[in-house]
Amino acid sequence: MTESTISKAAKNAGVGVETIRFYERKGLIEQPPKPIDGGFRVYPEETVARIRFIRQAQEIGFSLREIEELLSLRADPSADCSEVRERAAAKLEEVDRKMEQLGRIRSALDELIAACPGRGALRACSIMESLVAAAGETSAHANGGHKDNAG
Amino acid sequence: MTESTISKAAKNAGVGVETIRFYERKGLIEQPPKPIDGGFRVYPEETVARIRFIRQAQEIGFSLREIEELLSLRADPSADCSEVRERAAAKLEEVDRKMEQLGRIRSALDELIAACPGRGALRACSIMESLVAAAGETSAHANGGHKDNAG
DNA sequence: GTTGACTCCGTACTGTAGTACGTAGTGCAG
DNA sequence: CTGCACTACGTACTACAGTACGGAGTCAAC
Repeated sequence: MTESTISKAAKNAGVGVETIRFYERKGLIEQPPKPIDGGFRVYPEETVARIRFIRQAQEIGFSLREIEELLSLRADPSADCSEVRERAAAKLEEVDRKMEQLGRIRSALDELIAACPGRGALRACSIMESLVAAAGETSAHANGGHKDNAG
Repeated sequence: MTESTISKAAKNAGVGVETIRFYERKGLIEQPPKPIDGGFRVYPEETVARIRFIRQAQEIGFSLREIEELLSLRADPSADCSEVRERAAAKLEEVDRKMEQLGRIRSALDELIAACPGRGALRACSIMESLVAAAGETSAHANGGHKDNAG
């Protein structure tokens, strides 16, 4: 069985025991019932997966409140779910905005790495300059001035 | 001139005045010097751009400490910058991990929206189910069982 | 030359997301 | 049946990221 005590579940999800309890209190995950015949609560694999999702969603900048919103999205095939669809679409837009910014930072890092000696000699020396360079790299390409900011 | 007082800078960057001061204390942005002839500090457009970057980096899950690391990456074309390159490469990997997770959530949201009545009838009713469906949508495609979880 | 909006600066407070701790209960090994 | 590790649960504490506040200074208008 893929069921475990809280410490095993925590280990499998990559969090601490206290974090699981915290998520239970917040209502992000369901607290398994205490077995009627006594003993310890038993955590299903489903809950572990949910915790992993929570952590990964956090890594990309969603707060627990937003993650709760994500997790509460349910498309009931037998009901009108225009509201669910709307909320999902809104989240989708948010995700796309994040992707764009992530892409910009990615380009800037690429640019920065390329600016190191022994490789293409570009004008960007910092992330902020690289962002500009990456943004305008399709249009502007000739730039003689190299900002020399002593710090 | 694209220089302004702190409240104008705050407005342009989309943050509060107190946030700017907080970033100054943290060393994330430079505090402009007090004019020698008295008066208020003057904030250049550069700083405003930097604050915007900070906010956007935060939105995709970077902490202020990590953002400081990003901002401190400088490729000095006249020096050995293998260390800078290493750090940039590490950040790049982080960014790519974020992108993957963002992509997974994106697919799941797509799936969820498609599961609404009037559109393709899929099996996924929640984000967690959609994640599985999106992950395995290249291989598995025939699934009769529809989990009916009463809530 | 006073009023009002804004700056400057330090300190205090708030919300989020855990993390630690103390006490009592449980389960298994020896 | 006695340790010992682990569970359960409540409360307290912490780090991070602001946000609010109070008092003194400054600028521009009236």
